[in-house]
This record gives sequence, structure tokens and C-alpha cells, in this order.
Amino acid sequence: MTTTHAALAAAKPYHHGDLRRALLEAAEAILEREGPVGLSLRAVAREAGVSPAAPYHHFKDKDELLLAVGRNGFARLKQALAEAALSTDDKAARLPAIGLAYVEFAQAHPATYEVMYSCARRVDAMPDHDDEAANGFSLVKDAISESAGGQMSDIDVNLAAIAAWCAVHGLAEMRGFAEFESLKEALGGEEAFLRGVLGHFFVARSRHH
Amino acid sequence: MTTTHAALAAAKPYHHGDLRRALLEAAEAILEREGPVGLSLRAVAREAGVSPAAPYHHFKDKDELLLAVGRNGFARLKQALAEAALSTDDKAARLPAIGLAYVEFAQAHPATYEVMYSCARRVDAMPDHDDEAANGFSLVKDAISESAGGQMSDIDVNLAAIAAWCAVHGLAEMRGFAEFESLKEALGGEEAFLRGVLGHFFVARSRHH
DNA sequence: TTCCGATGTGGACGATGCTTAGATAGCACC
DNA sequence: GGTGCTATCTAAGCATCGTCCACATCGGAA
Repeated sequence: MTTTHAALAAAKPYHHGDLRRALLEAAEAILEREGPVGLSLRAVAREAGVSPAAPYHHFKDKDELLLAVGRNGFARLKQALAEAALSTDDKAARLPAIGLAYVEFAQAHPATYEVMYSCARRVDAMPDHDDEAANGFSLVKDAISESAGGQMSDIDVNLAAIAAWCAVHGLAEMRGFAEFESLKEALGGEEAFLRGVLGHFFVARSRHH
Repeated sequence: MTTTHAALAAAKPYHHGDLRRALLEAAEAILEREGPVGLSLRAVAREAGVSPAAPYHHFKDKDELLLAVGRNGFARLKQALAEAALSTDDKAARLPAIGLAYVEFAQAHPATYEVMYSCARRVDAMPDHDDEAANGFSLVKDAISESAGGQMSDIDVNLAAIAAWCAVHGLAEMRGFAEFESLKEALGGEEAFLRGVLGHFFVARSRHH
């Protein structure tokens, strides 16, 4: 009485079908649940219900798995920024809205955010990260260019966009520092604090030139 | 024929004398040589010429060792910033000088810088990091306050200082991103690029309010 | 001098990243 | 419909890692 293919597939097929995607989902599940510390290759394989060696047929390294996770994260970040950019018609308000969305993304998915940048920091580790369509960089440049009414040179737009990106990244990573707590209270909450710091970037920039 | 104490001490004393310091130096040596990836507790013990269990009499954890390394790094960062602040009498030039020194420190010691912030990101992991005398935060606030001629409110000075810190940190971490390369060439080098991005923070800020 | 606490060693345990050899299954081809 | 070929998965094993344990050694106070 040999088991049919269908029954095997329902129970536990020897071949998973789409392990690569399953591994990525497992990795992100672990990341949200236990943080980057608990994210071992073996744990990912366990989560996906597969042997510890199976992932090596889909990713060369643990690094390559992390890299794929990071790319997914950047894609979702870009999506969140795009939604924020479309949320307002006021061109002056667009850049701060993007900035706030950025920081809130990092706050909502801190573990994913950490993996994203621990990948991105390694030079040449993020192949399509210089593709402007893939990340949200062009969104920022458009918002800056628009808010300046097209008066800025291309180089200045680029510099301003990089500056903005650096600023929100720094804010995203240092948001939780203890030395900021008293100031947060004085301003009446996290949101006001974020807007206050972001204002020192974006208000100032819109008056520049 | 028992060996004398002096001979033993010269050869390989059972008790090291100042292992804690030796471990920290070994850790930093490994960090500079192999980066954060090669920094295992066992490697640190090896480098110090001691058994793998010895560090546990001086640090509760590997994390606690990393934490001490991070604190040392922040201390040296503060020192570098202080030197930069004293390098000029022009009050308007002080803040950009500090910013440049910050980024150059991160560039000169990337592994140490990474450890510093991977410690600092963990809330409550950096006990004396909210001590303004220990980090360089007060330096930044002074420079900002001075450049504004004492016109800014205390809260604004704090916000501006945080903004500057976030910006410089972001720049330090993203300095090497591939998508910035073409812009660097257009501006004629790394230094010009850094000054250009920093200018979008500091020039703008000095006109703010 | 004696003895205790601080500091070191050696060995062990479980977990991890990764490799190799072999089992299994989908799929083109005859 | 059988027959291989290749991609995929498992089992077992290696070196390393963080951590703990029992024990060795030393320095200094009683």
C-alpha cells in the first residue's frame, strides 16, 4: 500500500516545493519573535520544518540568507515611504512625512531594520541597493526637489537627499538612547520629540539657498 | 630544584597581574586586525595568552567584554571630538570641525565604531552613556549654542545637538554606500563629499531661527 | 604560618556554521 | 511507460563558539 503523491505532499513531502520563500518567512518570523540574536541558520531550518543542511541548496551562506532578508526589508521600507509620500498633497509637508514614516518603520520592525543595515554596511554586499528604483532614494530626491520649487542643482538635491537619509537613519538608531528621555518628557511624548528633531533637518533645509 | 617566583613571573606567571586590561587590549587588537567577525571570547583569551575560561573572572559575559570595549571607544571618540573643537577659534567653524572629526573617527576605526553602537543600541546596556561628561554631547551643545550667539532656547539647543549627532552617525555608517560613489567623483573626492553633506546640516542650522 | 578568596587551568556540554555522502523525487527524453 | 539526470533534502560529522564545572595556584590578612 504505497502512499500517493498527494498524501505525501499533504503530510510531509520530501521536496518542499518553495523552500526558499518558506525559509525567508521563517527567518522573518524568528526575527520578530526573538530578535537578531536568535536568528541562527539551524533555527530557521527548524522553523521551516527542514533539516539544518537544507538551506544550503538555496543560499550559499548564512550571510546570503541575511542578505535576502535585508533586501525584503528595504523593499517594504520603500513601500512605506511611498505611501507616506502619497499621503499628502502639500509639497512642503512631503519630506517630513517621509522622514516620520522612515523612523516609524524602524521602530515597528527594529530587528529587521538592524539586519537591513548590518547587511548594507558591508560594501558590495547589497548588489541592487544602488538601483534607485529599488530603494526609496528617488522618492526623497523628488520631495526635496519639489519643495525647493526646482531651484536646486542636481548635485545639491543629491547632497540634501543623502543628508536627509543619514539624518533619519541616525535618528532611527538612536531613538531609544537614555540621554534623550528627559527631553522627550519636556516635549510631551515620542512623536513631538521626533518631529522636533526632524524639524531641525527639514525646516532648516527648506530655507537653505 | 624549584623555580623561583621571579623566574616564573618572567616566563609565564600563573596570575597575570592585570588581565582585565590585557583582555581589553587584546580585544581591540583583534578588532583592528580581523574586524568584529573574528572577535570571539576564545580568540581574545588566546591573544592574551590565557585559557578560554579565564575572562569569566573579569567579565560576566561576552557581552560585558564588548560593553567595556564600547565604552573605551566612546571615550576615545570624545577625546577626538574635543581636540577638533579646540582646533579652531572660529565659533562658526567649530561644529563642522567636530562633525568631520566624528566621521573620520568612524572611518579610521570602523570595527570599534560598530561595536560601540551595537552596544549602545541595546537599551540600558550603556550605564554611563547618559553622563554628559563621559560622552561628547556637551561639546556639541556648546558649539551650537556658541554659533547661535546664545540666542537659542535650551530645548532648541538640545534638539539641534541630537539632530547633529544623528546626522553624523548616519553619515558615518552610510559613508561607504555604493550609490554615493558617483556623487563623490563629481565633487572631487571623499573629503569634499563629506563637507558637502555636513554643510547641509550645519550651514542650514546656523541660519535657523 | 595558615588559610581564604581571588585568579588561573583543563575538560566538558550543547549549539552553531558548514561540508560530505547518500537518499528521494520531479522531469525531460526515448 | 520506463530511464536517467538533476535538483533537492537528510544524516552524520567537523571545528568552533559561549559557558560552566571541578580543581590548581597564588597573594595577602589573620
